[in-house]
Amino acid sequence: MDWQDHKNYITVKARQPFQFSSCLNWLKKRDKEIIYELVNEHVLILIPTNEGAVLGRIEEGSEGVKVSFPESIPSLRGKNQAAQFVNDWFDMDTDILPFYQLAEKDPLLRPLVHKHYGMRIVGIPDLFEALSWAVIGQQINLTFAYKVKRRFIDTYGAHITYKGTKYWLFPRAEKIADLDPEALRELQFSIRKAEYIIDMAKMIRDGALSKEKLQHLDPLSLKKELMAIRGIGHWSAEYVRMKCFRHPDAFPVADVGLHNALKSQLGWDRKPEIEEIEEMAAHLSGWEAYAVFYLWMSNG
DNA sequence: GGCCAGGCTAGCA
DNA sequence: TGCTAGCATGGC
Repeated sequence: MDWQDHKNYITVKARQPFQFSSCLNWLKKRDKEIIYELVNEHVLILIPTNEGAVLGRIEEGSEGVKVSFPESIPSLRGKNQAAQFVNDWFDMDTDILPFYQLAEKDPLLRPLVHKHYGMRIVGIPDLFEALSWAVIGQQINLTFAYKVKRRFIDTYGAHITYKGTKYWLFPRAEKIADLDPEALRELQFSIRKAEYIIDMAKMIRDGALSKEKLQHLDPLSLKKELMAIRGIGHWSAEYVRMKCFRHPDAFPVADVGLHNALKSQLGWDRKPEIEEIEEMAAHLSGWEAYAVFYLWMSNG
């Protein structure tokens, strides 16, 4: 990570090619999201640090992004954590040139990487949030999923108010661990999903599960560990590998959004089969996550 | 009203 | 290992 302090703001440099505006276009599509707020060409988000949450305002910067702190300026240590958060959120360290070289030879991806040049996989740095969001999103439409997520955050997340707008942190595992599943049912979680999420919260609170512990595992071991968690199947494990652990080879091949994107991009009147998708992706080995992300971006 | 939604578990062969 | 019924809860 490459960042610099400028007193009341910091800059974080990305490995090129990187285009903040392309990442912003991704965020703009998630208009039901409540973790961040988009204003013109910048994004406001509450960033967790060891010294408490700090409001960050992220915008285009030279070879990366500029992060300012409208509400209160953190210490140097806090700034470092904010820089890390942003660096992680936009996957700024990854060298995506190899992916672009492969995509150039792919008739489906070529126009997408040109149109969204410099876009990175916008991630979910927090493990509990990534796991919870995967579970919430399982087998329900995204509109409803965002509704449930909003209720969850409204009810159990912390927030600050700045200029009349509330900025939220995703609920902490410690706060969810002791809940009764019925409490989440009231927010329209299914009873099963409520159990899964509370169980995961318990594992995290008790230290049995943490990002730090899993971070150094190879892809296969990581997937195995994730799938050992009740409620996490193939799709969720790959999703979390992609959005939280930043493995570029993560491949949620069963994803409905991917199927819809392929159907539309191929001009087919049916969705592709899993085997067909795997064949199509064979030449993208190692970069499946980026291919999926750019295809998601093509969904209206 | 019926099909679909960014699937998973448990049970069975 | 591989298949599938049953689940759970709205959106459109």
